[in-house]
Amino acid sequence: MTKQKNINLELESGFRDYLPEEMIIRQMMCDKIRATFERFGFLPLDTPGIEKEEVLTGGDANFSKQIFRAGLKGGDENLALRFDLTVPLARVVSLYQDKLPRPFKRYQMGKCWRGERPQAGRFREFVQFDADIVGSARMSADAEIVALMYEVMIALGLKNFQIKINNRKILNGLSDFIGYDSKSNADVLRIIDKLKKIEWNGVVKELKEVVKLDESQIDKLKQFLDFRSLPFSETINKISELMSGSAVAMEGINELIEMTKNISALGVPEKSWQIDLSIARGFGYYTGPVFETVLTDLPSIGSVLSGGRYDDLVSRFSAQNLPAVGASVGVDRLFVGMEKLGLIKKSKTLTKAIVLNFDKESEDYCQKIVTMLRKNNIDSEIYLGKEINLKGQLSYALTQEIPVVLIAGDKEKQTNTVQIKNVISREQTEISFEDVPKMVTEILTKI
RNA sequence: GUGCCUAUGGUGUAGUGGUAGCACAGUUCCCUGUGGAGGAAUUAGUUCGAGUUCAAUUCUCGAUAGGCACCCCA
Repeated sequence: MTKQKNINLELESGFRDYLPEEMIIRQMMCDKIRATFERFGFLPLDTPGIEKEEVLTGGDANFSKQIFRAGLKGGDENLALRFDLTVPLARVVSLYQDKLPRPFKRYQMGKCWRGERPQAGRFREFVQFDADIVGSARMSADAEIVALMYEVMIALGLKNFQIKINNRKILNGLSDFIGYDSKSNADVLRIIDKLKKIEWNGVVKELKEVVKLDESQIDKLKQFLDFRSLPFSETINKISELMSGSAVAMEGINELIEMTKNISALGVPEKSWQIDLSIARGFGYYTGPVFETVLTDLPSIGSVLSGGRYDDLVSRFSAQNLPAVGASVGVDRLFVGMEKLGLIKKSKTLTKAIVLNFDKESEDYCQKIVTMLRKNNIDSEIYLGKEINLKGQLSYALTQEIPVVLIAGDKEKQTNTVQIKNVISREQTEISFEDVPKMVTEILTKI
């Protein structure tokens, strides 16, 4: 038989397969995230992976460089793969204004695609898990998102994390405070946002090179950023004083005060969040509060759960301007982080019990056993491989780490019994056919 | 878009200017009842192209692909 060698089975760069061992954990994570989102009253939504390119870019040619085009040859050439779930949400709320509640709280999980060069922790296809509130300008909505972020982290079993909060309006006030052209704002924010990565010296260098700030301007910025590690009320006092000349900054400060009051009432402990004046977020659409979550034991991987307020996005599609705030879980990054921290216990299987069968005559008896287990909601399988002796079948069960092994051959069939084996304690007992679900459950509760 | 690194069976790797080795996976056979299997046989590989050389998987150059970092990240 000749083998087909002309087809390359390697995946394209930036794409990956998730094998069962990994998928079991990922799915458990997603279940927990979804349950938390629903507990906060968010509703599920799904949208196509492919959208019209002009919907995704909003007509701005700058955005199209990272977009995966998906059009058919000779037609529909304007189609492209979505790069996030927020833009499709903006489309949906604009399109179904009469059908959706206001405010609309929705969650959505889905794959997104970006045509960038992949590198560590960055893929060209990745999963986003978003929760957003559209149609509420109240700071309590922002606080709700932060509380949600906190509860998601808790639900995932994480304790050592910190939610960092800032407000874009404060940063937008920097041009007034420091005295540079507000057109440079995007550059300045982007550079400040890199503070953790390139340190203060790197920030100074880039500010001089890119924005052409002089020493005194940089000193002023340093004055501002030095407040970022102070306790909350002190930070607020200091920057209120410092930025009192900027109306927009003061607005941001007031939002921050109101929002954080709400956060406490929503039960987010003070040790879990802090103001960080260097947080800007890359996304240009943020307009107010911005949030990032870092794992305190692994700050190097960056934010695993982040978001913010984007009050102008929906106006791209609709005459009415709907304020919105939301957050997005970086499932892939979170998974990598938890794995590095040893918080993930991989399991090879979901099967709780396996029925071995090495005897043609008693196969039907084995099938009845597995059927009974399944009817009792116990995830179970019957051995379907080629090994005919018990030793071989047992080693399959052990390799797969299935906790309960049931052995039933001719002897057992005659006497209507089953050998039940607790793989972990290595105990084996003979029980009657009817007791199988009960005894399996009993072993499972012990481990 | 820029720079650096890498390329050996399906997977992971070793090694060499002259015959490419190992592990896992696969296939076939053996093993009737208890611990992460065992025994026997077997399939399968130097990314592509050019150059240097008697001889290149090995050295050089190019292409391609992948990884990493930068840029960027709506």
